[in-house]
Amino acid sequence: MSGGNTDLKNADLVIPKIPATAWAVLGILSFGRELTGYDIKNWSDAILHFFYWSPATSQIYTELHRLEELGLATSRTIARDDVREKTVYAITENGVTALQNWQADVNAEAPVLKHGVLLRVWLGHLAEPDRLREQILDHRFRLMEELDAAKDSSA
Amino acid sequence: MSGGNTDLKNADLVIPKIPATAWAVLGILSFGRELTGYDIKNWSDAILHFFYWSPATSQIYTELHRLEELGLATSRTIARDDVREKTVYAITENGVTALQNWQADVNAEAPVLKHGVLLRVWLGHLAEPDRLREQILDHRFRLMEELDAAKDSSA
DNA sequence: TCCTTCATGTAATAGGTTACATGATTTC
DNA sequence: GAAATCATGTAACCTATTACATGAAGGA
Repeated sequence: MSGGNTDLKNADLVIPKIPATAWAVLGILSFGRELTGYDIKNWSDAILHFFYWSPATSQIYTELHRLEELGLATSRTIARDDVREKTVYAITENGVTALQNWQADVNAEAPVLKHGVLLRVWLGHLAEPDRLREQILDHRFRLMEELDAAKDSSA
Repeated sequence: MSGGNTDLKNADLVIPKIPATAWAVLGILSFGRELTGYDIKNWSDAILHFFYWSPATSQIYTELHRLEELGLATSRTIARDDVREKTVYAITENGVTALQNWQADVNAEAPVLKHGVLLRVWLGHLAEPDRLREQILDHRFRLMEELDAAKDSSA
């Protein structure tokens, strides 16, 4: 603790303090493709949402602006068709470094689960058993659908 | 759809539009005990947090005020010791009805998981394998601790 | 012709955290 | 004598959602 003068082993100093959502968006960019905000929303819905929820579209644009301001991402405007344009974002070198440092940080926030169905099950003492069973089956059915959709999208 | 004039089968009309957190707090109250805001925070940390995250203390007091304003909960002041007082909350009949209606509602919000560790694993291409393994073991260790604590509290 | 996809954002509002403040009592 | 527990909130701030707005292209 009271060692030398360059005791800066800890990476905290080069990890900008931005919300986890920003890291998630930067993470999507870290796979190397140039993407529009719209693309990122679709990736979030399809993938991220399984382990880290999908932010609203407007939130994604907000995070992209933030990342660009911090120099963690860059944008450029390219043609969409003869008439219109679109803005694609890419991760920068600084972005990769920052993301790596964040990735390596042990102090990961405690996982948070917000499960409306489980919450309802926990309140099962207020429900008729048949109704509760129905709710769970309903949930199961929706999960299966989601699973199929996920399988399709990775095929 | 174009049936009779009292076509109010749907329970939506008697389910006040309050955030899920409010339902969770009311849910804790639905187990029948009179509790202080402080008590509820402890219950949240110990139980709720496994399937529905634990709100900040100040948030819990906010929700209690909201519930009382809507008549879903009542409060009364009782003695804490010779000098001080405390406010305990209880669910009302209206509260039970509302909670039952909410419980029975099929349109449960999609479950949301915010898992910082999984997010980091997903970004594994940025990490050294050993480091990543270490992170997962670390997470596992913390989970075990939590499990033990949970076992103790239910013993 | 109408709906869906692609694409980007603003404005209003709600939901939620952090920091701060206070203070008696009980336990170590 | 110090630290943890019990107990309740306010104020400042940030995070995030919803509603709204716009508009071309392409498929049904």
